[in-house]
Amino acid sequence: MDVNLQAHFQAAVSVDNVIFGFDTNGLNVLLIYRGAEPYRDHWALPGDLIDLKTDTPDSAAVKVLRNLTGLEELYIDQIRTFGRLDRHPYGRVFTVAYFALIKTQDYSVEASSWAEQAEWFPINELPDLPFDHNEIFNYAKELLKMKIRKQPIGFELLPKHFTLTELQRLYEAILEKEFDVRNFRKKILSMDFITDTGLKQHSVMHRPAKLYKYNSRKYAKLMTGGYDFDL
Amino acid sequence: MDVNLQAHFQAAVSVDNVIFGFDTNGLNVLLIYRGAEPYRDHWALPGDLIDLKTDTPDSAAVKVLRNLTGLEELYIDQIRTFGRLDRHPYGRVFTVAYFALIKTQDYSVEASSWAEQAEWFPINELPDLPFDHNEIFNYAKELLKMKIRKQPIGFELLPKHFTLTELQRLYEAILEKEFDVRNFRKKILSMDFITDTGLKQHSVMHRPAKLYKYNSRKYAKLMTGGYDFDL
DNA sequence: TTGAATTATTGTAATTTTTACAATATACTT
DNA sequence: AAGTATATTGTAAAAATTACAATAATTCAA
Repeated sequence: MDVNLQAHFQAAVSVDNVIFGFDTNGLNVLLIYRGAEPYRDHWALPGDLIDLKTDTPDSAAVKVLRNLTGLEELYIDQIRTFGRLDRHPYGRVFTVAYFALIKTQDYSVEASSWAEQAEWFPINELPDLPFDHNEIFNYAKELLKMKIRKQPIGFELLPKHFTLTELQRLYEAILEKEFDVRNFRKKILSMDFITDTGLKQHSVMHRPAKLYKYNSRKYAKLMTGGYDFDL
Repeated sequence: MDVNLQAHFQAAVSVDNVIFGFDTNGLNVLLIYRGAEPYRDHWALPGDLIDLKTDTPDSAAVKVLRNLTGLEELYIDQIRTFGRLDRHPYGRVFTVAYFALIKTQDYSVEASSWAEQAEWFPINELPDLPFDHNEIFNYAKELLKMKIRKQPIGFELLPKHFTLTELQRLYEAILEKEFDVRNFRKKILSMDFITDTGLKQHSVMHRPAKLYKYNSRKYAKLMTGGYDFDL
């Protein structure tokens, strides 16, 4: 390898995940408390340098996520790459940002080797983040807004069985606007990929709501016919 | 820097541009004939390694584009990053793909130092491309379809003054479907950010068409009101 | 058992948007 | 003046969206 080429092979590449979760308090993001330099003892997006011998950006992002949640079946998608010259104190590090959605109820988040703590933060109460993580987070939030209107990804944030009210609250939290109850239900049900499970809530001190589930097969079938999801 | 870190700082990062142009033959992509290894004497997407001392992915992509076209005011946007282990024969090279739209009529494309030739290829007649450029191109094509329906980017591909028929042909070429003449015009004009220049075609052997222009100010004003462009 | 509290569920009329469809207009050419 | 070629325009039917409020089902407390 000539000297000219060598000057190029001196970059590192990392992944950073913006992991969204939803509960009765609204939309949250998972942050870790960094146990290692740089920015030790700061809350940051969970991320790691890519192992150049073994990993692609995608596989590295999945690993980070698996370390934190223990689960593999997650919705994850690339956001974009950030590469400001001075974004990392140790040298030239490009970072490929990812965006993940998890069902908060289904499993608990655990700290890992490089994360002393892991904690959910409401999206409007984030601490100031190191590197360019504020920028990455803001970009991810906009992307989530865009995506949720065009793809049925909301279900990734809800438990398997959910009420229509929960679904509406989710859409309202993400899109930061309110929907009319009747029109929202009409539209969602007319799309025909949510099915009634026949079950109901119980032990609630009001009329119990029906429980629905998302039917990805029906959605896939619709999509092959050029259907255009749009809320 | 400890040895553990050193293992990470051995990657290179490149940019690759998918540059779309439109003319009477339809939609085209700009390819270069590589004058240097690897893949010397192959047609490929124009791209280059990022200079780690001076460039971000965005600035590197603009440079590549400027070298080829001589122009700066171009529509350019990041697509995503590709990082297969074996995508580059010289080592671990991640590439950040970009997507650009240019007005073919406005200037001519010139070969540059690292590109012996530069040429437009109709999107359905591309040669087989090296690296993972086939994958990148296909991804870009899908993205263009998505974007054109949601943002008024079509105008970036047309001359300043254009006819409604030209605009319709552009949408039809990208979306690979046909529109009804009356409904297309009704919809486009109702959006109210295309204005009649008062000019007409001339020297055509049929009824001359009115020339319109895109009004980005009106579009911007609409957008602040939460307007939803959708064709 | 009854009523109070709380949230879930449902329909309809008015408006707007989308769709399907074909006749006439304007310039140039011969 | 007639022929050629593309540009331009309207309307009725259907579908989708919007605005709006009364009734239903469960738990809890009296």
